[in-house]
Amino acid sequence: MGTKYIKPTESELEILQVLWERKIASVRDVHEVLAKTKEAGYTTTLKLMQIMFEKGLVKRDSTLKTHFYQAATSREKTQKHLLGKMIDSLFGGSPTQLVMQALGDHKASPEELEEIQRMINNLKTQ
Amino acid sequence: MGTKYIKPTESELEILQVLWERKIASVRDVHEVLAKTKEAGYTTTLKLMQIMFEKGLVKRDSTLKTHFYQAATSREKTQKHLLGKMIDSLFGGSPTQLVMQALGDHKASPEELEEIQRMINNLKTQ
DNA sequence: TTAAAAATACGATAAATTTCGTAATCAGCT
DNA sequence: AGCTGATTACGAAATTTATCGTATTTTTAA
Repeated sequence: MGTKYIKPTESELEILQVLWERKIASVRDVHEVLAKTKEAGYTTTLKLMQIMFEKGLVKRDSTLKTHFYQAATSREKTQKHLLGKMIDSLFGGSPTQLVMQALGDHKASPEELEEIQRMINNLKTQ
Repeated sequence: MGTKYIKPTESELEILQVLWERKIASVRDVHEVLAKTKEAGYTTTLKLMQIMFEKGLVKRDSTLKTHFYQAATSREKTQKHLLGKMIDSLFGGSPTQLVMQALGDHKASPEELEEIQRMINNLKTQ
């Protein structure tokens, strides 16, 4: 029985983003990054990270006074889960629909398009 | 100033799915579809749809005793918004990353892959 | 050693979302 | 007209998420 997946809330996702980027960070580290784009008190970030710890979304080292946190799951795993949910709930279960929509709305550079093509060719010969 | 986009909650999204499918539906219609996969009372669905009406997420015809509802925005527009949000919050702003992830995790048929390739070729020659 | 600064813990509140019970309203029968 | 069943309206509770104030602990440095 695989451990039940816990869906992060939006605020939790913001924090995870920082942790994925930094690998490891204190509450203050995270808070300073968030404060650049968001209005929120330090203790709010602290509390959120404590709750994330209780939920098992992050791990932490509390041997020192300042605790250091890191994400408990990889960015890729989270992407996969949330993408799957979105495909189900918004694209009628069709990943192709999602891909087409993404390519249509959000412009990708020719290089990126090449990259995607290579990937598709790869998938086709398997 | 374009009308402000209202982000549907998860429950609201479930209801919108039904409305997009059926074009138009009563509360009971929607509820019967939801009841197949979800445990919830009739008045819960009713209340949600009433709130959605207040928010402007759905339109309704209340000339008859039984009101008939329809989605106020298209599936495509909603997909675009939520996809954009997900790209920002989870894929570092890169739609290509999202596409690659989607293609990697969720298998698409050869026909679908062809379709995506055609779309890419199309994009490249523009 | 003690005061100031910085960090955590914790409880409480606020806000948003979801759920449901009950009352009022309306249509269709008998 | 009066009863029955279905529907809407509405308020309130329950749940989840986000926010913050205050107390406590710990480190640092004067």
